[in-house]
Amino acid sequence: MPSESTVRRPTLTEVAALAGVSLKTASRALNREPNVAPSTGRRVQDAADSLGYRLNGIARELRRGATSALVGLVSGDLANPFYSAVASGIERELRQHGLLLITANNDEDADLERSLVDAFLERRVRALLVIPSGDDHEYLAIEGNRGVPFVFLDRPPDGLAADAVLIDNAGGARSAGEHLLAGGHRRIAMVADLARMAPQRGRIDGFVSAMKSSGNTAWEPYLRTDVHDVRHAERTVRDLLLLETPPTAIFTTNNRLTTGALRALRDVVRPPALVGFDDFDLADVLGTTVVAHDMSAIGREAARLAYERISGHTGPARTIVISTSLIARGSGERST
Amino acid sequence: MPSESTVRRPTLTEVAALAGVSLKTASRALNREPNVAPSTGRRVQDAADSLGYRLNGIARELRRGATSALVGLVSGDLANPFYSAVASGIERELRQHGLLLITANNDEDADLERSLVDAFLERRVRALLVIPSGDDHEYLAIEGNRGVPFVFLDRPPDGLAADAVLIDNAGGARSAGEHLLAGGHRRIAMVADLARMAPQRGRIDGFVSAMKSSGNTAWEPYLRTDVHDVRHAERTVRDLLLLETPPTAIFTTNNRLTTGALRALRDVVRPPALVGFDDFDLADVLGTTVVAHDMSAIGREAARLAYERISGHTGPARTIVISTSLIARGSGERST
DNA sequence: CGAGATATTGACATCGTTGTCAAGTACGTC
DNA sequence: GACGTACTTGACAACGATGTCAATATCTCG
Repeated sequence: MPSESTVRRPTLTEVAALAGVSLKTASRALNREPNVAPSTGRRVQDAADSLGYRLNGIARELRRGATSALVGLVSGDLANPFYSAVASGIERELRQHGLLLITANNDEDADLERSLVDAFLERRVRALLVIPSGDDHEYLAIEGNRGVPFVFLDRPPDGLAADAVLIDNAGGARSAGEHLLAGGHRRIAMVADLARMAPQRGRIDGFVSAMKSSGNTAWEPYLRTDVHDVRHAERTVRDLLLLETPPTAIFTTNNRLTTGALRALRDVVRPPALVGFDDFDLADVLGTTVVAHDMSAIGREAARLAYERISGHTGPARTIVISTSLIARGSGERST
Repeated sequence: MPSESTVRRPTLTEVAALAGVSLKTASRALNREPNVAPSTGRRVQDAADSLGYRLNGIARELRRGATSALVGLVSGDLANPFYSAVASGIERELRQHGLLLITANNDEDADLERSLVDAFLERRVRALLVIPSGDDHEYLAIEGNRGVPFVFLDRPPDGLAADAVLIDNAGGARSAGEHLLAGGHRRIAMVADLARMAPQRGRIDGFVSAMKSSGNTAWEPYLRTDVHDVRHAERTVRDLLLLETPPTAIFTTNNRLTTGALRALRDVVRPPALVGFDDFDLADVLGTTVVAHDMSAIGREAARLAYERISGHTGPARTIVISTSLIARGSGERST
């Protein structure tokens, strides 16, 4: 067996030559265009098969209008189930329209994000979906007018008008607050992520508004923000429990923080009540009460919006808000 | 503000015209090639900025050799944490080399997988990483010789020689079996996924060999294979517990099945011991003993192998085996 | 049998960029 | 002042496909 390791790919010209027809006829035959004599078609097909010909999508795209069948997604690390659930929803929807998904991880770094967006735009993606890390998206405004649809996920665009799919953060957090209040809790801790990020601000606001409406102020000493990872959350919750008068309930504002809290509470004899924002695998087994929302729907809806723009839809920017629902599983119903 | 919604992107020719230089000079200037007069460079840059010019990567790729900066990954649904952890590892590694990742979900369907591979190859990906669903990969053999490196993840290639990154399935399963035997268990159930899939076969074989070596045969009535989803696993485990002489321990052979088992065991008063293959989030909180392995390392190593091939490495197909380690967290140490 | 319609084929330009090669300009040196 | 060298620039072809248009070949019908 000859070991021709790296063989150049045959071009259509070579296929045509082998079949004894012109380049254009070979093109027509392989694209199954009408008006190709059956015998010619067969000859071309055979030639292509025997050479192992495969169409060069790059050349085709250039000729057809310099725009690819790719849609880009810039998000955080796919190892985070939130991002991967969203990505999964996007991919599923795109596939129905013959589009492929390119993903890139911004590592929560605004500069990296920008350069990834650049890379995607150079690759002429048909649309760009972003779960932005940076705050300022104004640099995208020029692009938005250049025919590349943008869709923002989870975080609203700032500095430009663009489609967005958001979660009802304030509503979800309010329901968590109200749920705990209804359970008789007053000293309710809130452990939140970076307050500069819009979703977190929404959740903080929603929770605070629930407290305000009820006239409760006992929660105030227990607000912890800018808790950014699992370890930090675990430490924060431990510290809360060590206070002279510890909180009787805790609200964590995303899946990572909930994980940290669960670790901290693992061996606590009389753990405080816990409600977490974002549902997660095995929350049912753990009996963790959460504010759930449909993550794959976020991706699906975003992909749908993008596809509509790709298909020519024009019109003002739209915002879809995904609703939340509180799922009581026990941890949020522990009494004071 | 004029609302020119879909404006054609300016080309390099237009930039050159505006700057009053030739096409080639504009190209040189924007690519920061040497020997461009500083004043010319500035003029071109200004022209590009004012037009909002962005290089057309498709045209560049065509000219430079008709191969993209993309690497394709065909896997199962990213909503499964195993796949997303692997994808995350791949993406991280690729980024270091300026490569982007395109992902596609084969939905565990061999035909779909094949057409996705086709789509990727047409797009001239530089390498193709596959967590294959189908059994027969012979159709890829031709491609492998055509300069597109393939790397198989989690499942070995069948019908062609290609790089692969595998998990030590047999070893991991054997250690699970031995661990349970050492704990005094004899009636050990194994709940396995589709036996036709190589990783599952490896895990079954490893477990069985551990049993054989110990001379134990009491496990035999408790083998359950072809359990393919969470619900099915939950049902299977419930059924096992209802047997006249139920097993005293259970070994589940992947993360989904472990989830199902945990659901089934949730309210059981004296649950059997449980060891699961694949580590998972919150296994520590749940106290679940698992056979762990580094999922992101699987992706990282696969991307590394692919990158070496892209960079010109030739030579026989390599196989990397990722080792496993049993992490005792309580569930596997419950006594008989 | 000839005119007109239709089916089949091919030559050539083109998409937007970069590589090649050659021409023009400026500069320092003897 | 002539000349070699280095720098700067541009004309043109090329990547591999498809669209346009025109040229044949074949068929239909009176």
